[in-house]
Amino acid sequence: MALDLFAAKGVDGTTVRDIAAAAAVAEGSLYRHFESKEALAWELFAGAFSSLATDLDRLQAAHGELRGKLRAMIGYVCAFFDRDRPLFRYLLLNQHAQMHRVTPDMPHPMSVLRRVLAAAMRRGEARRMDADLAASMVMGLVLQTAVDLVYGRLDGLLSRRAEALTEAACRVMAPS
Amino acid sequence: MALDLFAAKGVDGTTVRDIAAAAAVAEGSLYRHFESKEALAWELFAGAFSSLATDLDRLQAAHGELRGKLRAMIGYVCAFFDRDRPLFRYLLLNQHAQMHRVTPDMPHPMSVLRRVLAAAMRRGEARRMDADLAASMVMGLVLQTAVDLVYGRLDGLLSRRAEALTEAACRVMAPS
Amino acid sequence: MALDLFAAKGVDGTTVRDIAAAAAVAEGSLYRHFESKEALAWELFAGAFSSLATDLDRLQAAHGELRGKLRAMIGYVCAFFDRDRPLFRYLLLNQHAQMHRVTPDMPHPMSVLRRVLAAAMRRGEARRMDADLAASMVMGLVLQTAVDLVYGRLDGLLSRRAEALTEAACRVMAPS
Amino acid sequence: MALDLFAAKGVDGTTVRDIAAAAAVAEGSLYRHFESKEALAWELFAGAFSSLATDLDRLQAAHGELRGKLRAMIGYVCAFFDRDRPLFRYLLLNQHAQMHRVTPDMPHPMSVLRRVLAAAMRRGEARRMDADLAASMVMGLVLQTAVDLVYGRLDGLLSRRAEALTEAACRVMAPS
DNA sequence: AATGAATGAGTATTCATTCAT
DNA sequence: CATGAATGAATACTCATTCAT
Repeated sequence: MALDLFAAKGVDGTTVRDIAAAAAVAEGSLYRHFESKEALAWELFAGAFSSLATDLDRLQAAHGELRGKLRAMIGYVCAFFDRDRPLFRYLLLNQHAQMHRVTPDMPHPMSVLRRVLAAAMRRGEARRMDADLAASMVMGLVLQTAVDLVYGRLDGLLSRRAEALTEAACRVMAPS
Repeated sequence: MALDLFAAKGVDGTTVRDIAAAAAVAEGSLYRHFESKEALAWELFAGAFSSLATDLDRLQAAHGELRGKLRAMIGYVCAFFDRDRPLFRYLLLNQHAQMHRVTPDMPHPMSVLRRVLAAAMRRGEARRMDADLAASMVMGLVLQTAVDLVYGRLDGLLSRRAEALTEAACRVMAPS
Repeated sequence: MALDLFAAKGVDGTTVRDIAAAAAVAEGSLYRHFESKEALAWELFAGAFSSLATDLDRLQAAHGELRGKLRAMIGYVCAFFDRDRPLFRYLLLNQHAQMHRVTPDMPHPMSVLRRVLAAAMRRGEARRMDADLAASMVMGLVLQTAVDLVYGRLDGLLSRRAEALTEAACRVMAPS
Repeated sequence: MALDLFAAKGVDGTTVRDIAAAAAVAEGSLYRHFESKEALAWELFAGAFSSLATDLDRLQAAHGELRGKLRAMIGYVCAFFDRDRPLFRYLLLNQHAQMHRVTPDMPHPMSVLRRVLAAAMRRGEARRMDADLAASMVMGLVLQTAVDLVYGRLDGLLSRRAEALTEAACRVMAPS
């Protein structure tokens, strides 16, 4: 509800009146559920953000080799995007506005990915390199593809590209 | 001037008064140069955005093989980021707010990259795949690394990673 | 309950929610007892105000001479202040907001005092002067002392000053 | 302007819209002159409050004996009341709301009066008593009379009572 | 009777834009 | 041309009151 508006027009560009209208409640009623518009924006962001991280962590743990872990995580992200595009779009657009509130103790998708890649390097399954840089690159492959779907430079479902993205990630990380 | 403010606080978060103060002119005087705050924001965005595209196009044309083209373009983007981080940050943060005004006839970094990759595929220098997807992936490698520098998950200069990013892009695009 | 809140933060500064919380009932339940917040404020005011007047009248009637009447009334006011400072404070602060609803037929402390002083003048126990002015002056002696206790310019109990206030009132009213 | 509204309806009861309408300017224009409604209320209060104290101090210094000092100060307060009743009324009604911001270093009418009375006691011109209590009583004589004029329990000008109030103050303070 | 969620009018304040000087 | 005071619509948020349960 509010999320679709936030995703479409940004938090600043969405008025409390808009949100109330979309939710078919009175403006004042929103404040029974959320302390402020900012708090609502953060709650939506932080919830999706950390549950994404948690889900990714569970998935990677269920697979043994790097390719399997990457395939599972990338497939999950693609499915998430296709299932709830406004929510994903909101996470994407609002990382800039909300990231400064993300504390180091919050589950973070980048940390999960970094850990997976660092472990694969130690096991010799991935080429040795800066794990943070590796995580940025692999994340970038996927997220920019999502962004370009949002902007219409690509069509259809992100899931259609899941295997190609996995393959690309594996190539980036391939040893030697 | 205005740009540093936009980069730091967003367009919505920057007041015309702020801009006027930073430029040491009166508020009203700004309107002699720009039709509105939005127009100023767009002008700054569009100028940097298309000159980036133009520069990238010139650079790729100066090199013969895919690796050379990618190295030149990625090196340029890294140097741009390191030279004028507020401007780059502004482009990054505001793509979401401004992209809907980008018309197909404007020079676009993604179009340049797409063309380079498509041509390389035709020449057999790159594996055959959806050129738009390829462009998204290569762009993602670089941009997400820039984003993570902005958020402090990586330190130092982006240029330090230029060669690693080029190598990764080549691996993603390598034939067979 | 509500009174302490009104005394501490003013009627406007006290929310119905505050009152309900202090009374440990639901907000809506208050409206079974009072027509409106304003009505509650008035009821509290008017009740204390007229019972003060009534009490003062009873006390003055129990004494024969002016000094005795004044001592009894002033002592009573002092004890009232010391016993229930929030209530007194509420009367003091809210006279300005509520006085316009005080009708001439309501018992009024000033009327009691005026009557006492006018009678004493007729009996020759008090110097002849405008009885309304006399009442204002005597009332002022006591009330401003209470105000200054509230503001911390004086310490301790008002009752400690009862005799001094009585003496001052008698001097103000002393014949010739 | 704003002051008449504040005096008539209280600060909380006066809207910024009212103030702007009374001043015949736009709502937003007020904020060029005052940081907030509260700041405006305080500025009006503090200005009048401390200039009253300053004026009283100058007046008392110009007279040698207690009666002269009291006559000058009381006469001044009466004239002030008669000249600008809304302002005086505002000081009276808003002492409760603003007094907590009055710092000890601000000129304060009560301090001036207290000092005058204490000095008179030391010179033997006034009976020995708690100077703070004395100040409260003398102040009360005058202020309650003003209050009762505001409420219509007395008519006409306060100045008409200046001599009677001075006489009463002298009697309260008379030695022996 | 009691509850407390829902209401929506009302508030102070901000800020892009205009225009008289 | 430049200025910056004035504008007033727009915004987030509050709170007295109502009413379905």
